Amino acid sequence: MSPKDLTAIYRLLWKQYGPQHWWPAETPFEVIVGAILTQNTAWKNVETAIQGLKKKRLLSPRKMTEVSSSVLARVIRPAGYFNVKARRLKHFLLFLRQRYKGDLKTLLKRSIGPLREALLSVNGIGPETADSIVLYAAHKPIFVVDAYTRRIFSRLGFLGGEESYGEIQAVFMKALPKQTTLFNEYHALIVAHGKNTCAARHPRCSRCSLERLCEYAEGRRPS
DNA sequence: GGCCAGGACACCA
DNA sequence: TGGTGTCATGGC
Repeated sequence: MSPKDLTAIYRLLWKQYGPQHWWPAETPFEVIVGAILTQNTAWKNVETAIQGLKKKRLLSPRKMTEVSSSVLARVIRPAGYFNVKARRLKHFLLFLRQRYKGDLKTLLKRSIGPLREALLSVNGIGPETADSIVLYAAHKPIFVVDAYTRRIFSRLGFLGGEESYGEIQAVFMKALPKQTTLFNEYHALIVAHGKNTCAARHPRCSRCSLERLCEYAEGRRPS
């Protein structure tokens, strides 16, 4: 994919869906919690879980550290995989306390490479979750790849569908200027498109709400 | 009733 | 290193 292709697709998505203003959260910590809770889970369910955490006043590193894993699991139950995710949140909190004295700002101030590596060292934080935190909590320019990215760009013919996370990320980051606001909106628009249309599920999205995206791909993708 | 959703990891060969 | 099983709720 050339810079021209990626820019053109971005413009089509922007025109269709408008600015997304991501991440839907009030604080960096809420971004991190949301990023872990949304693993393989519909965002709607995550919203319910986060509302529960707010209601119980557990949405801060200190409060969430103090509460037991079993209570935490009960509160985040609507997000699914609640035992696993409670454990993962606890892993992150332990990491934050041991390495950064519980200070989130110190962690998020680190430069992009070390920050990403540090996050990946936490059990339960993989590439997508780490990159979501880097981009949306630390506001540093990294491209987040998710299932929608892989599916949509595969359907359009720009990806084979078997590329690794890192390979797909490299494609986007080589072709696009490294701007936080651009990466923020691009990923959010991909998710908006994936959620809102049949593009993600149909081999050719001729019935989706953004036929021009397909038409563009028909003309541009390598044969 | 089955499929899927803004993944990650343990386990095994 | 790659493939497979596991984790689980809620909406359609």
